[in-house]
Amino acid sequence: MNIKELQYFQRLFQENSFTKTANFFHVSQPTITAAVQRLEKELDAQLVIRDQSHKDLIFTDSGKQFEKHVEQILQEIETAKLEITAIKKEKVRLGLPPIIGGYYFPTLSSQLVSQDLLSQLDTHEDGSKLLLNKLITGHLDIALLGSVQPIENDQLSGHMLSRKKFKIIVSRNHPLAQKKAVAFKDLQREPFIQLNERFIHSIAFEQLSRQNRIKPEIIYRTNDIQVIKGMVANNIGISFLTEMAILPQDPVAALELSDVVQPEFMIQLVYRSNHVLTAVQQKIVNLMTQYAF
Amino acid sequence: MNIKELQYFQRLFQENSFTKTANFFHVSQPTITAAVQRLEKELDAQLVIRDQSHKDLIFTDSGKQFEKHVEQILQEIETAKLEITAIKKEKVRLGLPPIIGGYYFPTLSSQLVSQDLLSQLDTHEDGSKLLLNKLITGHLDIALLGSVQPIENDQLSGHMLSRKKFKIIVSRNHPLAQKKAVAFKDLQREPFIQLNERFIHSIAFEQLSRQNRIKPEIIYRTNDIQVIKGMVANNIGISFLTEMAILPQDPVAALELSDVVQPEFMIQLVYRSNHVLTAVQQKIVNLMTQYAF
DNA sequence: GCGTAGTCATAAATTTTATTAATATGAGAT
DNA sequence: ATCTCATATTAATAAAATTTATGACTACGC
Repeated sequence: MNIKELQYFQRLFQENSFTKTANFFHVSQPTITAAVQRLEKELDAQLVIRDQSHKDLIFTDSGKQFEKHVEQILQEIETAKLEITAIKKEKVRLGLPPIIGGYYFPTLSSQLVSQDLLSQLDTHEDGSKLLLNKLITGHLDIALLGSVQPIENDQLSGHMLSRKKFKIIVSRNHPLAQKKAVAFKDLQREPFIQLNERFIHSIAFEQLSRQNRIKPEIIYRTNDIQVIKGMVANNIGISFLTEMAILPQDPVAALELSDVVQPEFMIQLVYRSNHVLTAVQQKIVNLMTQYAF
Repeated sequence: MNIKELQYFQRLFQENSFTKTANFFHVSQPTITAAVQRLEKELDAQLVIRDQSHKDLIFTDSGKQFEKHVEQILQEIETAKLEITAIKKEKVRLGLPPIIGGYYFPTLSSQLVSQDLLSQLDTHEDGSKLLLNKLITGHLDIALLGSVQPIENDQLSGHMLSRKKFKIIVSRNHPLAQKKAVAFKDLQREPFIQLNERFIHSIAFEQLSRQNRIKPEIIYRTNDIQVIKGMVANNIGISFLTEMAILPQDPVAALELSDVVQPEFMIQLVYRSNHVLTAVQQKIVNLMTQYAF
């Protein structure tokens, strides 16, 4: 069994035609016939039913099942190649969602510089979902991910770096600005300016709404935190942000949530569980777990 | 790239010797050398550092990383072959833990017989952990699993078939035998006879103990439910069992737990998410989800 | 119905790839 | 220095994949 045969088979499954598959790979049609026959012989099972009144190829149960495995195998090879390319370049591909890239990661970077590690990093900003996908497919070595729950995935290993609270920000002129804390259910009538759905803030907000059985109105959504802070400062509405993203110099007041049960913003360092950390990667992981805050 | 090369490489990784690897596969030593060189060429990366004062082979970072992928790939092929063998035999390999095999499954079997499906089943009794492993490695097609939490695994798909309560059984002479329900925390001083650690009962028991901050004494553990019922009937202690395993004719009294939050015994039908259900398997899945109770 | 086009299988020839036997190289041990 | 052990190299050979040419079958248009 060789990889080329598997590629032929996969393509045959997609194309449903020996001839088209052969053209795709710029080989002759009997090449495909022979490759599939070899697979059938090795697996001792018929994979495709040819002819069958000649309209269409039909894949047997074995063939359908085998194709799933082939997909996995080819994916695994793809991942391997990507990882090896990255190792050769001696670059560590680190994924970051924008909030972590903007607020958490900079605090780590002086440490990274002092150990001369920052220059080896190739950072990729993206949404959490896409980052997870890139990790699994070998497009990233490590990612810092924000989430509301610890990441549970058999294919991934994670270290919890930090747990941050979510806070409410209001204009300094807002009646709530004098308070230190507020219960989420008391925000029922407040107009919210929110980060959009790609941020886990919306999951945490959803969770708080559900458990308090209220549905505060969201009057505006954006993916730009500066815009949110500006609108809140001008008292157009209030917002819900992880404390990490709220800086002392921001022209807004931040209140804690007094809810006993409340979601947390978790920052985790994640990599494929069968990823082998290189020496540099290990240094980065050590530094991050050590200097986590 | 072909599978044989990957096998050679994997073995080389384990043996740390070209010569031994060659002997293992009954091929000449240059065969291994050439195969590894082909891999290195295709991946455009050095995988092994040879010689190096001749003591030992050293695998590069790329080599170590690649080996992990090779393991996955060979595992996937193994799984594929096992699945295809099962498809050819037209047998559906169903895994069951003993409790489900003894108490839940029999209630389904008349349905299975009426659709002439029972004869196509190959049932395998085993512990839940092992069953999961067998599913993933392709040794089983479908499993009925008992658990305290819904199974969350990217590689598996599941259908919830049934949720059962856990109950307390006591001797008919026991003071509690007159009651209908009891709070777990009131069982602090009772001696328990328990199923052993391989059963999820121990997880549920642990959970109840933790949330009630008590630690009832377990005076005996066994994996035989009949033994437990016998000992309870003779008032040697009380026990904690899923209601599913308690039959009307059992010479014991069963009490509900009055705890508001309490674990449930969940029965789920599980299969690999990239498993292709054959027509027969689909019938079985339909029947089970339909006649679940 | 008959010819034509499209699809896949088969067979023999050819090319490519994997394996072997023989030998070289290099390092540590004696 | 020479022997031993482990891997690399080379040329010859065996094995496997691919191609070209062709055949068998079917669907479709006329």
